[in-house]
Amino acid sequence: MRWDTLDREACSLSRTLAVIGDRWTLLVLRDAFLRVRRFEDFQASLGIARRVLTERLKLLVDEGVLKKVAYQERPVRYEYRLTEKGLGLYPALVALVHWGDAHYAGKKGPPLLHRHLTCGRDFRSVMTCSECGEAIDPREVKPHAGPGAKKRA
Amino acid sequence: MRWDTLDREACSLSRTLAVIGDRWTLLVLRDAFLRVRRFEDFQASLGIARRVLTERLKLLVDEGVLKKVAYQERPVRYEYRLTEKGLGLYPALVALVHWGDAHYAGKKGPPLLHRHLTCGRDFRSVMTCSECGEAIDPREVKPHAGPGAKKRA
DNA sequence: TTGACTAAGTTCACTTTCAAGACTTACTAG
DNA sequence: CTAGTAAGTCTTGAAAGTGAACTTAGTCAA
Repeated sequence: MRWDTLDREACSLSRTLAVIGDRWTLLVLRDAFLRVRRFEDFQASLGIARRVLTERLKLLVDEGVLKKVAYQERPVRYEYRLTEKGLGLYPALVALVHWGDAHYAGKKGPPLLHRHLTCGRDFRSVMTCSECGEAIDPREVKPHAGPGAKKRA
Repeated sequence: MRWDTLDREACSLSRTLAVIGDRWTLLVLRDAFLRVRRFEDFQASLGIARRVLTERLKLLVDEGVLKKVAYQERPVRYEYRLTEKGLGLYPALVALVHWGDAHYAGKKGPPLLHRHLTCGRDFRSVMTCSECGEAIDPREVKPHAGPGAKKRA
């Protein structure tokens, strides 16, 4: 399999990675969630080649994860904002952050905490079942083919 | 920033990506969660260069995400199994899958469904707050510096 | 008018990583 | 001995990232 054919796989993870799996993209999204909006600020935060950042931002805009929003008119200037589709990546992103917290924060502890404004507390993400509300244990999950599965030849 | 300095960032996402952010790694983990275990089977499923697969598996083993378990002795042969640490990536992985389902499954629907054995139903992942149990809306989360944050210069 | 500045890219030469495939190693069985 | 199995290792060329400079399209002040 080639990386550039991921979008054609009958696999949702592959299709997701076709959009957000390139080097640096998840860190671009991290910044977007932290309210970084402008090209120069993404570039300053990440310190990556401008060409790479341009490409990453373009794909995210093309796929509707980010949108370009004019923040001034003369001259016209744009910033990049998360769309609803982009916001939908939050659970995945915060799960990755919290996994890093759990295993790599060391003695100092997590560099960043997430306060749930609804209850006022710093939280850990817990993945629960949409149907019964229980926390999900991966050993209690059985994958099975769905309607979009590839037909057997 | 160079990709090979991610592990030194005071950022949990960067630290996570230093381990699982390389091209193909998340698909290796997908397969591990789907009970693929042997080198040849990973290779057949992914169709990637054996050298790349070797490197990815090695880093995952070195970092304790996968472990090598002998499945026979003569000759000794190993398979790769998820550790507890590796299982901890399930929420992130399934969130990415479900994001792909939501946006790229098209008319056919998701290729793979996840049955929660505890309640017997196919589920969507819902991220909830460890403290109050409510579903998390990213707009209701405020990030703030934690104990491991980088000191200001 | 010119020059300086700002923001967002685009281009280039070089380095690193992936892709494709062949080859190697260490066995076992016939 | 040969053939087969499993898990790598090695090689060459293509693709992607790195680091930095340059370009474009404005605006504003002197």
